Formats: sequence, structure tokens, C-alpha cells
Amino acid sequence: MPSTLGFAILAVLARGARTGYELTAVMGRPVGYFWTARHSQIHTDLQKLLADGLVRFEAEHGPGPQDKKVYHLTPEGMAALRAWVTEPPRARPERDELVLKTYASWLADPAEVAGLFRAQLALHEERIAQYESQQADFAETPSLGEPSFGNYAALWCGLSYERHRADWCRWMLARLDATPRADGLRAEGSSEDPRRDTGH
Amino acid sequence: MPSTLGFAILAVLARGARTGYELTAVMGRPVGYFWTARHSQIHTDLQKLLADGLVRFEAEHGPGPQDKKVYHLTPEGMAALRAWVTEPPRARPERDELVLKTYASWLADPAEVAGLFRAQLALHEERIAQYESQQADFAETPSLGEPSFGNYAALWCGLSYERHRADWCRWMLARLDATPRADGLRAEGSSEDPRRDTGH
DNA sequence: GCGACCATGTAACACGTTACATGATTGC
DNA sequence: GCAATCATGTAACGTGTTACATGGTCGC
Repeated sequence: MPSTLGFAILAVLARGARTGYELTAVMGRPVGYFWTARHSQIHTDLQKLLADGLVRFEAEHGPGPQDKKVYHLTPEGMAALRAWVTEPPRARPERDELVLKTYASWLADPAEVAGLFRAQLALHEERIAQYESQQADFAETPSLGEPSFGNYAALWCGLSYERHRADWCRWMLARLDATPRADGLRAEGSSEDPRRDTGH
Repeated sequence: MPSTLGFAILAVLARGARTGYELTAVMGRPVGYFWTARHSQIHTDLQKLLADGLVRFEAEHGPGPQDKKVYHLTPEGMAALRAWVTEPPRARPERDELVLKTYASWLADPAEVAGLFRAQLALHEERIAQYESQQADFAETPSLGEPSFGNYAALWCGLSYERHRADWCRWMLARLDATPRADGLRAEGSSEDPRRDTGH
């Protein structure tokens, strides 16, 4: 069974044949939002997929010392990918360094912690703006069965995630600015409790 | 410089001396929500922290062939931890298998994809209930400077995260049930667009 | 007597990152 | 001529998981 990266590669190839180089590029931008890999890892994984008969390539002598290899799915590769899609994702442990820092934040100067969260909030707000503009590029929600449905759904998730994070940063800033200093500056209003409008 | 796990260990030890075994236990439940490790990794990392002079231990001959070692922070360890807290977290690439599956979901039977998301939603709802009851155990928001502030803030983040995820699952289910079948069942109303009440 | 819990460690392997290594084509 | 882009690969290292290995105490 391929690794998750193997399936990520299959998922990209399901949308069209690509070279290892091109796969690396999509692992940077569109797919990179939820799964990334460097070219070194992609090339080695591609060789495993090849050995398992899930992909094949046509060699066209491109630039450089080696042939350029355009990979595409085999019927077995497509079948493996389809079967994988609906299997439950295998749970990977959460690892979140910011939350870990927060766990230890009682040890630090609140003003410095606030600086950390202000920087983090700025990052999230930037990404929100970026995702919103990407979302606006979709004339309407793509329907199931088109590849772009996958893009749209992933984007929705990313946007929702960034907003949750931004909310949390604002909540932290409100706590952090509220207590110890009296220098006038404090974060403007944001939701005080996550239980607000989520329903039920 | 210690690894992130090293700092996680320091963060736990800042709240009180612990054996490697006890550290493993907290990496399971409270801290495990945002950083985990197995005992094998904890023991080896503890040896690195020891070599760097960030922790020390008192040996009490406990059960088993070896001595029981109760670790505590050194002043250098505490200083390193305090300095680390307010440094920006080093960015680790997102890796989210469910979103990856979603990206490829246009290939699969919508009914089966819906099954996947229903199972996922159930998981999130369970965690929401669990976190809510944990939140209710706090009489009031702990103030900065107490260790429990870290616990409370991390819990707030986790709760907000689970709600965002559950929302996304509901949105997916609404899409998935809406289109292809006509068997009467469809997901009840949930937010249709993540841009709703987040402000700005 | 048996299983759960306490307690520490090592080794092999999988996954991921960084760095090393090569070289042609295209645009400035 | 130089830099960017296209294109493929290997090696060393760090991090994390699984499995191996040992053995005492306590409650049933």
C-alpha cells in the first residue's frame, strides 16, 4: 500500500499526466495547502508507485542528463485511488507548536506573548484575504464529479480554519491586553467564547 | 537547541518534577491534544536535555531493574523555556489527509464520501461534548500567570477547531446529499458559507 | 498465580528535510 | 555571459513509530 504521499501523487495524476518536476510544483501551491513534499521525496515515491504498477511513464528526452518522464495512472492506480478516497483517514497525532507555547505562556511576559499572537493574527488575516479572493474566482460552487469540486471544498475548509485561528488569536489578545499593563492599547472586540453561533 | 519535543518536556517539568513514565502519561492526555510522543522518544530526548544541562534528576530506586529518575528543570532549562515561548513557532507544512481525500472526492461515489464525512462529524461532535464538559470544570477563566491559563487557552483553541471541522463536515454533507440521489435523506441546515459572522 | 501498573531503556524502520550533484534551454 | 527554469536523481540526517527487552510491586 502506498504512503499518503503516494496517494497524493495519484490524486494529482488523476487530473492529468505530469512529470516529477510538475508534481513538485503542484505540491507547492494548490495541493501544498494540505499536503507537501520536496522533489527528492516525490521522485523516490514515484519509483515505488512504478514498482507497484500504479503509474507508468512515457519518456521524452527533455533537458538535462536524464530523460524527461511523463507519468500517468494505470487502471490499477485509478482503482487504488478510488478505494482509498472513501476509507477513513488514519489518525495522525495533533502537533501544534503555537498551542504548546500557549500551554507554557503563563511563564512569559504577557506583552511579549501578545506580540507573538499579533504576528500570528496578521499571518492568518493575510491568508484569509488570499483565500477569499481565490474563492471569488469560482463563479459558482462546482458540482460533484468535476475535479474543481475538490479544489473548492478544500478551499472552504482552509478558509474556515484560518478564521477559527484568527478568532482564537483575537481572544488571546483580549486576555493578554486586559490584565497587566495600563498603556492604553488593547485589542478591539472579538468573540469572547467559541460556543457562540455554531448551533446545537 | 532542543527539539520541539524537548521544549514540550520542559513545559511539563516547569509545572513540577516528573519521571519519564509520568511525562509519557501527560503526553497522552492533557498535552497530547497538541503534542505527543511515545516513551521511547521521551527517554532519548530526556538524555539530550540532560547533556545540555537543561534538566537534572534525583534517583530514587523505584521498581524495575533501573533506578527511578525524577527530573526537574535547571535554571538554564527554565531560561531556555521562557525564551522559546515568545519566539515565533517554526512553520511546519500542513498535512491533512481528510482534505486530501476531499481533493480527490470527485472520483468517488458521493454516497460513500458522505459516509466518510458522517463518521468524521460524529467524531468531532464527540470531542466537542468532551471539551465542553472540560471547559465547564473551570469555574472561571484562569488569569495569566497561573499554569491553568495555559490549559484553558489550549482547550479554547481545541474547541474552536473541532467546531470549525464539524461545520465543514456539515457543509460537505449538505453538498453531497443535495445532488445525486433522491432517497429523501439529506443533512439538516448548517452554515452554507464560512464568511458569515466572523466580522470585518 | 495473574494481570495491571510502574519504570527504564535499545533497535529497526518509515517518513521528511536539507544538501549534494548534473546539465540543457530560454530570455535578458 | 548569466540567471531562471526545466529536469532527474542520491546521501545524510532528524524526527517519530513500532517492536523488543527487563523486571518489581500491588490488588484480586
